[in-house]
Amino acid sequence: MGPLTTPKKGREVGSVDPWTPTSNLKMLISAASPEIRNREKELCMDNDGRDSLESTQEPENGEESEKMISRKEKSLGLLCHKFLARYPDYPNPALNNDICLDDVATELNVERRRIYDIMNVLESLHMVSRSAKNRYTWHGRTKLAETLAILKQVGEEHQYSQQMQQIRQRLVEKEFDFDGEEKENEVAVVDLENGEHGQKELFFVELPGVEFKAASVNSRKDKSLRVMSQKFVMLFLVSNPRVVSLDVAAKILIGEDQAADQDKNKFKTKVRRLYDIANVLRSLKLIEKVHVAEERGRKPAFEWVGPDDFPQVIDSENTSTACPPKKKGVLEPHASADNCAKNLFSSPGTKRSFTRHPSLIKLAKSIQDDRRKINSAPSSPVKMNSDFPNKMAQLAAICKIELDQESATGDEGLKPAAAEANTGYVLQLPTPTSVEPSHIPLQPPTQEQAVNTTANPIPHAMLAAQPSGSVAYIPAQCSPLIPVLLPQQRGSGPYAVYLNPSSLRSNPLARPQPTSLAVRSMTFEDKTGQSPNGQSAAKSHTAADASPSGVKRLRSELASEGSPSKAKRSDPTFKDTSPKLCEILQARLKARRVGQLTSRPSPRALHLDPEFVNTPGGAVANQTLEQSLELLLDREEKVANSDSEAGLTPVRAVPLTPRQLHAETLIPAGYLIPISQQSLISYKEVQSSGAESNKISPPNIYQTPTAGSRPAPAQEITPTNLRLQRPTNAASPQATQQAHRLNSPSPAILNFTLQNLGLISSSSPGSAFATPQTPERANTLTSPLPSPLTLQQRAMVFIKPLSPVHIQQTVSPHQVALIGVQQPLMATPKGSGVPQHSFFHTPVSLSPLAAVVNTAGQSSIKTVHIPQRKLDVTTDES
DNA sequence: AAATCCCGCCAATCG
DNA sequence: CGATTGGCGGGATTT
Repeated sequence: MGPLTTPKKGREVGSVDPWTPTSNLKMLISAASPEIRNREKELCMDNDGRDSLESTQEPENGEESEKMISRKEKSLGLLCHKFLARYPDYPNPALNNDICLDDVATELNVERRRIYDIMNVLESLHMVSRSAKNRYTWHGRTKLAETLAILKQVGEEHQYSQQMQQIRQRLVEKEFDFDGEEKENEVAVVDLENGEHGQKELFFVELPGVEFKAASVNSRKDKSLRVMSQKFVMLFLVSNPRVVSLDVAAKILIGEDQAADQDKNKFKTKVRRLYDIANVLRSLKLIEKVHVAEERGRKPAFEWVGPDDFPQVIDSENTSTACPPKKKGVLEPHASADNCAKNLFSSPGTKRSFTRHPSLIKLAKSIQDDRRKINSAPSSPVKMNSDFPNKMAQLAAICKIELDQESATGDEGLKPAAAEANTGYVLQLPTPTSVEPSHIPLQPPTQEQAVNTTANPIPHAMLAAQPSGSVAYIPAQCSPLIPVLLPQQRGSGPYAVYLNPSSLRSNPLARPQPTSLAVRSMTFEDKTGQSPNGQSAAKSHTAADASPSGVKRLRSELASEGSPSKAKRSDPTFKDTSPKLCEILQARLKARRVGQLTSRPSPRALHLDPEFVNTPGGAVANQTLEQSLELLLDREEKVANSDSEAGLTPVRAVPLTPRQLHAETLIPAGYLIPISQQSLISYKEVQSSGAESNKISPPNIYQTPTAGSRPAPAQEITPTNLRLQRPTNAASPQATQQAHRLNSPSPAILNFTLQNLGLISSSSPGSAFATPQTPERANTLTSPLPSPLTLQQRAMVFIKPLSPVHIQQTVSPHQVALIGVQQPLMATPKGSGVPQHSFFHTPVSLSPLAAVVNTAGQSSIKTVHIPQRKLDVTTDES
């Protein structure tokens, strides 16, 4: 009765009359041990589940009809899951994707308050937008990639990685009971830095399209949850091992008020919110709960498992961090990340009015349009028609669905691939002319670009062309004409072929004559395979621990950690050196930049705004330079972070960073190589991921993208989604494997691939190439029956036939490395011959090739070369 | 005991 | 002014 006491609900279990077929089950389950219960529950949800709770049953009848509502049944996460199940990931924009809070609340049978929680974080990701009172519009993941890209950028501008680093540092010191002195210093530093950039406070980041909520209102309400959520996400996007520990996040989120020990209360509150956010993010399969090891045991943390690589939003201007209230007045249509972000930061005390100028609203709209166009016409000077965006979007959506499913299932392994997939930049329609794969299409197109290219040929064609293909289709001669996505659920799941149109072509209409094609790998899984999430995850987990790979990793980590003292010191050192290093790098960078720019056929290839292209090159160069510089700095930090982070070793050897290496591995053109990839699958928590991660496939109907064009593909795709993992699977992993094997397109190829990878990895100097994948493969090779966590998912290696010339020109370490690898490819794994120098001295690769590899130069730069940087630092140090 | 995080009071804001 | 939103933190549940 206590006013403070949470009212208990009748937890009479048995009394309930089953309103749902599942309810019985539930009851039973709940009776079981909590653990089992959970798992069961999830499974249940996964499969037939979906109807169980959310089916709107249970009007309300008996209030005491409650069952053993183990607290978890009411968790925000579950609720969110249910919520998400109601809407398609990629809604048809044409339809009216309206969400009525009341309805939802009712249907889900929850208090409204809870819905708000969900909506808030979804809104922060632009998955929904408030359209009016009580009303939201569902966007699904349509804009997710874009949003993430922006958030990432903003996060970088905020030097969150730095901040995190410092906080960690502080924490560590604290633990060591170091004198407060140092702490003070640290704090001071922080202050300083903050000061420099102006005490920045983050505000809700908006997308041009998805913005201001209800017409007028744009209250300054942008408060915590939303913003906090964005910040939280940013943290992930900027930290190297994409792991963020709860407390660190909380501290950062608490605000720049690095006031000495924050009030415990504030901290507590923040953490509470964080959990809330984390729950929905988890439902979205963007993060996973993990733990980071620490002297004193483990700390709760979360790992980002969502898309990881985005086309960089080219920031035309305001590269600067502290952006004072921008003069939106001039705001050109070309929205940069900054521009897109509504209120990024503001000075501490200065509360600028958050209220958007009415005029701005219009602007925003136009911005959106323009932005689309721009994005869509990366490589062509000619603007696309406004109607393209839609089609493109839809197309993209389709692909996304595909990819997403693939990747969503838990792979996430193939960095680039997945990333691209997630971002939906997948289809690449090559030119229907040449069939000769021999030259290189540079630069993987971005979604829009792709679409663009495709635009003419038109979706239909593509889709139609898509045979539900089998590997057979993909053969070397795979002409550029062949569509990109080959969904094939039979046997082995879809393959995706990435055909790059040459981005060099000066004119969109001018069919590039792709002399070669690039095959982008996509992940796929065989039907038989269960959801990688559940089992594979589990398996991988264990494997990680036990397998040699795990050991190896551990060792390396230890090594890197070296002596604690050293580690400690590294930080200061870093600070000192960093500047110089930066200079050097900068110079180098500059040089490259210039070269690159000049040599580059078209700046547009970099997704530069047409307008900018027109502007004096110098300006552009500078801009970019600046950015890159920042990036450099960032990287520096990151590196440092990761280094020192050794202390916080993620329990499950987490760093999957260098995925791109593999992905980008150059291989003789024409091969489609399926590779095992589940090792890459993020180490999901056995419990958490399992069912819930497998989205309950929403009605296909929704997914049917391109209006009327062709539902078939979508459906075909769907199956992937449906693979339900029955508990039984667990029992017979082997069977699964075998099945898999049988299904696999070509064991030979597979082996081949594995070998290659193995080679690559082995040849690499630990840090750089120590990818999680490697070990796996090694295993596979070794024994016919790989560890339980074998391949349920395979991915294809990116095949990027590159003309020798290019390769040579390319001096990027990356390339070099690859090349090196390539040589020994068939030979011995010993490949120690890899030119390490290059590794050490080319922190940031601007080689065209490198740029090519990723959708956006910038991003590529960021992601791809981190490892080298690491080395670099060390080297220079010595 | 610590980690999670549900619940719902109640203050801003909205309409 | 009533309805919406959504901070916030007590304290129940889980781990």
